[in-house]
Formats: sequence, C-alpha cells, structure tokens
Amino acid sequence: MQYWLMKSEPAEASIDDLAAAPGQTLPWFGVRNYQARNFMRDAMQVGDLAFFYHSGCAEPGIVGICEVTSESYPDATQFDPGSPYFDAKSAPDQPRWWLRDVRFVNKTRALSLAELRRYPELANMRLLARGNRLSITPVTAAEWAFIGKLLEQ
DNA sequence: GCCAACGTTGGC
DNA sequence: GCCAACGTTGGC
Repeated sequence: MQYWLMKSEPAEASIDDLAAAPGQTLPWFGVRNYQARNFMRDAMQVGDLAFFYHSGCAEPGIVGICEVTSESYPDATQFDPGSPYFDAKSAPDQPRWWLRDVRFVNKTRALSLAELRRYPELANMRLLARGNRLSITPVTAAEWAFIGKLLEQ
C-alpha cells in the first residue's frame, strides 16, 4: 500500500465532480509530465490511496481522498485531435501517456497549502519542496498519518 | 497579471 | 552531450 497526492484544477475535475461521476470513478487524464506518468504507469498499485488536491484556484489544498482502482492504460485524450491534451507524437501502438482510474473515497475539510506549510512534521513533504510542479507526488506513511489527524480537526 | 522554477525542444 | 530558448505550472 502506497500513498500519493494528486493535483487537479477544480474547474476541470473537482472532488465534487469525482463524487458525482458514474461509479464515483474517473480516469486521471491529462498528465503530460514523464515523472508523473511513471508514477501512474509503473509505481501505483490498485488499492493505493491519494489525497485529492485542488490547484490553480483561490485556495489550493487537500479537499478529499481517492483510491486507485485500475491498472494503467493509455490516456485516450492523447489521440483526440480535439482535445487540449492531444499529442501528435504519440503513436496508438506505442502510447506515450498512461493513466489509472481513481474512485472517490471521501471529502475532507479543506486543508490549505498555507496550513500544510506550517507543520514541521511535513517539512520534507514532496509537495512542499521548493519549485515542485509535479501533479502527482508520493506521500510517506508518516505524512499520510499526520495529515489524517489534521483532517479530523 | 506577474514571476520563479522547472521540463522539453532542438540546434550545434 | 551541452545549452539557450521557449512553454508550462502554479502560487501569489
């Protein structure tokens, strides 16, 4: 069992969108960064849990929890010329971008980025590393447990 | 809208 | 393989 943090812009796919989706499940489409792709394609396992994080909005932060429910499979948007995530260099027989399905687990209180930065226990969290831009980052078991307690408050 | 930081591209 | 230029991310 591993833990992750996955960023999404709420205007595109919010925690409420995930909760309202059929089966409360959505494919995590649109990742176009190799490191984040590798986490999804290779490192994740079915049953892993992730914090659902809203980025690019007024109050960025953790807003819920979701679960990885599928093996990796090609991101269909890379082959759709009408999609902003279209990638002309990706060949259908050798897809460049892979994703997994995630299922809604629960909403949490909004735990803002500003608040996360206040705790020394989280000082080494990948999300908070200087210059971090990765949309998917690993979370340690200790960080997961600590944040879990914060979310109960 | 600004800007820091990072990733990718492409010429050499 | 290097590196400059460019594009993107994402907080503020």
